[in-house]
Amino acid sequence: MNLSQTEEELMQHLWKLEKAYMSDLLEQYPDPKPAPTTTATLLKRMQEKGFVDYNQHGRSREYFPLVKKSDYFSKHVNGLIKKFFNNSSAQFASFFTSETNLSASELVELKAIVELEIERKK
Amino acid sequence: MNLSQTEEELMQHLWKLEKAYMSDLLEQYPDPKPAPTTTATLLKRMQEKGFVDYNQHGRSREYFPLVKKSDYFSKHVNGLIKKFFNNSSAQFASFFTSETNLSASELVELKAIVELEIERKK
DNA sequence: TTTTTTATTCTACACTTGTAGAAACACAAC
DNA sequence: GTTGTGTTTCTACAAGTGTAGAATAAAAAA
Repeated sequence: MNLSQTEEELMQHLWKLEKAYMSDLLEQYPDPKPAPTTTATLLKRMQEKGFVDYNQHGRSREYFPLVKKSDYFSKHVNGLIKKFFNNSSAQFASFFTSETNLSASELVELKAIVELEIERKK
Repeated sequence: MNLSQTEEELMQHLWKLEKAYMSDLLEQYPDPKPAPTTTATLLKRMQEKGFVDYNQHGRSREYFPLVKKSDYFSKHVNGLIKKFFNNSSAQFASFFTSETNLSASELVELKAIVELEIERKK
């Protein structure tokens, strides 16, 4: 099961806070904030989907993510690569590098990272 | 408006064929193929969403994409980068390079691409 | 202790998505 | 010309999504 758009947005807040009460989460939203009941509904659904859980602290709940942001993200990127590049990461990387407008310094930085990776692979 | 999962799958076929009649599209699916009415419904919705259009050729329609695959793809990646990397392509690139399991040769290839880009930027 | 605030659950409802049967049409084949 | 065959539209319906009011409970403030 996947997160929907709005659920994902809420998840981003939770990842950022690491753990949070309802009120903390609501604060994260820019005005106009959603109704608390809306957020409560989302949290409940996300819990059913296995993306969050909570600890009962006194009267209310401290929510926390059950999936790591990086894992969630990786799955997405891999999905994209599979769908659009026939599962070839290299093709993707190539496309990404030439299409995205990375600045000169960012490119240099990226080059360094790639070189480092090459070393590590040896 | 965005494409849903199944709509996107159909769109992939259309991108591949460039233009196609219903029957061509149906052929693309592995068995069990969806009912023709299902595909027809999807095409209609996709047309309403502005992703495809068609030319009436005789009794039936030759469908074609209104958005380029690369544009569609870019929008997705940019969305991901915005959501997960605070809009920093460089951060994304770095994450991508170290997390994805590119082979040694792919990395070398990527390095070449990056170098080429650096040159072009000069 | 009475009132107010806050979190949670229930219920609800419109909209989207996945899926396809029924019906209507227009050709194609006989 | 009657009978298929493929295409499209209509209708439908279950599941998922976005959104939130009503009701409840429980804690905090007065």
